[in-house]
This record gives sequence, structure tokens and C-alpha cells, in this order.
Amino acid sequence: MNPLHQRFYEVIARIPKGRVATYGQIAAMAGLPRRARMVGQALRSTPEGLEIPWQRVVNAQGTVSPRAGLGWEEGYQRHLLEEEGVVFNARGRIDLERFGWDPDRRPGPRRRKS
DNA sequence: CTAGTGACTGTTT
DNA sequence: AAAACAGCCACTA
Repeated sequence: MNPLHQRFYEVIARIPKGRVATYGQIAAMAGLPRRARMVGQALRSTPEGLEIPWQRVVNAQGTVSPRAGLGWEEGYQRHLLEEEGVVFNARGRIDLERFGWDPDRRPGPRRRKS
């Protein structure tokens, strides 16, 4: 397979459960700035046997990127994320301030208020 | 090789 | 807020 894709998969594999990362962010972390679209291509051609948290990859707006023709996948991805504790707001958006993966910020469960 | 396309993003209307 | 534009670059026809 394409070695570039491999890099992306490795980065994606490090996304903590209950967090999400954007395409651009992943590209940058893989050492390939401005290749957000490549990440999309990589995911699209993810080998079936490979198990990676593809559902934790969302676009910069915090929404599930629409792909060609499908509706069921969008709901599926959202379902997976919600099971991990990711919350979608009324507009179908994820608050990246809270759920966005920032390697510098402490991982782990977000303590509720106080 | 040229053109079109896209699981994208940031800026400008 | 939403749409259009302009960069972006691997892949396909």
C-alpha cells in the first residue's frame, strides 16, 4: 500500500477514544501539511482488515464530512462517536474545543464543571 | 501529458 | 449563515 497512507493510519490510530481530529490536523501531524484531502483518500481506501478509529476523523467544522451518495454511513459514524462519549450539538456539530484532540492537552475524561 | 475530481481548509463574498 | 473561490495534490480516465 501507499506508504503515505500508512503514516496517516498511524496518526489516526493514536487518537484517544472519545476525541476527534480534523483532516488537516492529521496531515500536519503526519508531517504533510496541507494534505487534508489525501487523508480523505487514504481513509476511503482503507484496507478492510485494518482496524483504525476512522470514525474519529471529522472535518474542520466539527461535522461528519459528506461522502458520495451515502446517508447511512453518516449516521453510523455519529453513532460510534456518541458511544465513545462525543457529543453532537443541535446543529449536528462537535465542539472541537472540548472533543478535538490536542496532544498537548491532557487526555482522559473531561471533568464536568466545578 | 491534460483534465476532472474529491471523507479538505481558509478566505471572501 | 451559506455559498463561491482559490489553493492543494494523488488518482483516474
